Amino acid sequence: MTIYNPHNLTEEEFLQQYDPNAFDRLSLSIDTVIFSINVDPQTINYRKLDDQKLAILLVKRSDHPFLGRWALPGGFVGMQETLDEAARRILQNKTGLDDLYMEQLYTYGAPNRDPRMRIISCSYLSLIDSSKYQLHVSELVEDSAWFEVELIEEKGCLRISNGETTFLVKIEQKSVRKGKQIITSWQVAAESKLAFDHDAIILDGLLRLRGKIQSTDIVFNLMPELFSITQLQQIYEIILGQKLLAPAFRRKIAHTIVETGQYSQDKGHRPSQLFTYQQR
Amino acid sequence: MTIYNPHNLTEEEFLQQYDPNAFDRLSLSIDTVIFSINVDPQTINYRKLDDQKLAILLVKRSDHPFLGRWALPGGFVGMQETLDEAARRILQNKTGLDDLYMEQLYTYGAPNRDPRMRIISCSYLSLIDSSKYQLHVSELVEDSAWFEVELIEEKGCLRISNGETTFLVKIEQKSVRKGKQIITSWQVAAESKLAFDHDAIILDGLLRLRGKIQSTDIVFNLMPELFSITQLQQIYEIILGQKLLAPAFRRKIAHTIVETGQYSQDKGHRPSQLFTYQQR
DNA sequence: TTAATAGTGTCTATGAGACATTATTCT
DNA sequence: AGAATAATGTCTCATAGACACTATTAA
Repeated sequence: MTIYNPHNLTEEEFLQQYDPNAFDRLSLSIDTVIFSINVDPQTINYRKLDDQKLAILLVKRSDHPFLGRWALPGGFVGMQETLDEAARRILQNKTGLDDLYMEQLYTYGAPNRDPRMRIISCSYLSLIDSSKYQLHVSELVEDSAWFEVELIEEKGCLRISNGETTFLVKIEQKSVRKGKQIITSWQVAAESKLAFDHDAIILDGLLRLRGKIQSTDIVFNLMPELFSITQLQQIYEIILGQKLLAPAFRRKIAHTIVETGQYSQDKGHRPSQLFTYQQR
Repeated sequence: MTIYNPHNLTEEEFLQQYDPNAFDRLSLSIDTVIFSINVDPQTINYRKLDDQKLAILLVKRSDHPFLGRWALPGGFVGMQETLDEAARRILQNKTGLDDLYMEQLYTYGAPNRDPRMRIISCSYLSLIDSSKYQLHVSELVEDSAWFEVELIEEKGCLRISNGETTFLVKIEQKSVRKGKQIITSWQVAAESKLAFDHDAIILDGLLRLRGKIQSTDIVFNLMPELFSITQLQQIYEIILGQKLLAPAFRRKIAHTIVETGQYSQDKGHRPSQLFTYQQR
């Protein structure tokens, strides 16, 4: 059965005369917030536990706009790719790894977020096991580096630092009316020295991560194969931005991990048993 | 200080020679899942409680592609609008209301999801108080209608019906490896008679709503000013797809509502006290 | 022994699940 | 009285918070 539209065209005829340029067109990029856990080699002390930090991968822009500024790894979506495929390709390029945890985060589309033209950014959140990336990232020519990220609520500040360069992104709790409710959330309050609106994307990524580690198992994508419970607890504490009580923490995660019988070594204190993740 | 890129151009020079058509371009549309609560006027019985249903607003397509099929209300994003502004404009057009609850849902970008060209759909979730829309929607010329939505897990089916037309969207629980985890979620399993991939968007919207009513107050955007606790409980039950126990439910929501002293009337049973939402 | 961390025990308070009971209205 | 729903009481069980305590290693 052939269907005609109000201009008496069949679908085939319609598609033939359709002019893709009749409507405004724009570009679509993917930007990826890649989280990992870093240990500063300078602070390693065999008497103490490693000082773990949440880290993100940034790349230095080598062309206009924002030349020389740090940005999230990203790229344009190819015409034959799905969004997930584009995100996976970009991750593979930057980290050399292929089966990372990855989820779509949010889509940013302010008209002037890019000075070249209207570019929409579909952002992705990715998590990478700290024991794996070192091999790959350093091989890449591109100027990329891991930056520690910390949300300091008291100071209204998102601190992003790699030792050499530090960004202090001013943030504030904004209340927005949404229908009958007033919803309060952290927002970037002032322009920072990062490229584009990437400071806002990083903040949203961190908040998504914070929300999801409470209700899912995604932390284990940040962990090496073997880890101690205290190590895991510290990562929760970094991401949540608050201290947790050990017994309660143990009870909560007990069902997601299994004993290995192996123990940590070469530390100036009681060794801890190493566990591994096991999905329920 | 002027910065030069590898081709020795300043940012101003770079932007002047930048050809927006050098990269693939595409279009961006917004599609909105507008939820509300419907009561079928035919089943009203003064001895019984209203039979409430979760409903979404669909519009019948008046042109190719998918001419004559039902689709989510949507439209293209204007060049000077943010995504939120475009979503708000579309909502205002379809419902006549301006301050609805609205949040970005997910962005869909499969290369062939639209036969015209590459069109990315950024979807929004919106909630509308059932006592308000009736005034407006019927005034609109466009062929739009409220469809009941129900996720029937046992049958692996998403039922979307307005009495005349019923869509039975086949769904299945798919397990996907994401990094170290296997994540299982409902996915559309077979093509349905809805336009584009809108069946998948509706499913994702319903699942988002299901997740969010457990941890936030968004249900109240679906409620009229005054409601009984049982009425509220039934809406939770519809959205969650399971029965709840009344005493536990009361305890859970007690802190979000306040007594009004008013009571329901003209019913063939004990009247219920009417409550109203109060944000903590 | 001491520093540092690992790991356990247990009391209490809170909240969820389950079921039973009482209350109120209209026909 | 009987149908229908509203609203409360209460027992149990599971979990979360808080704190104290014991264990183990290397220097």
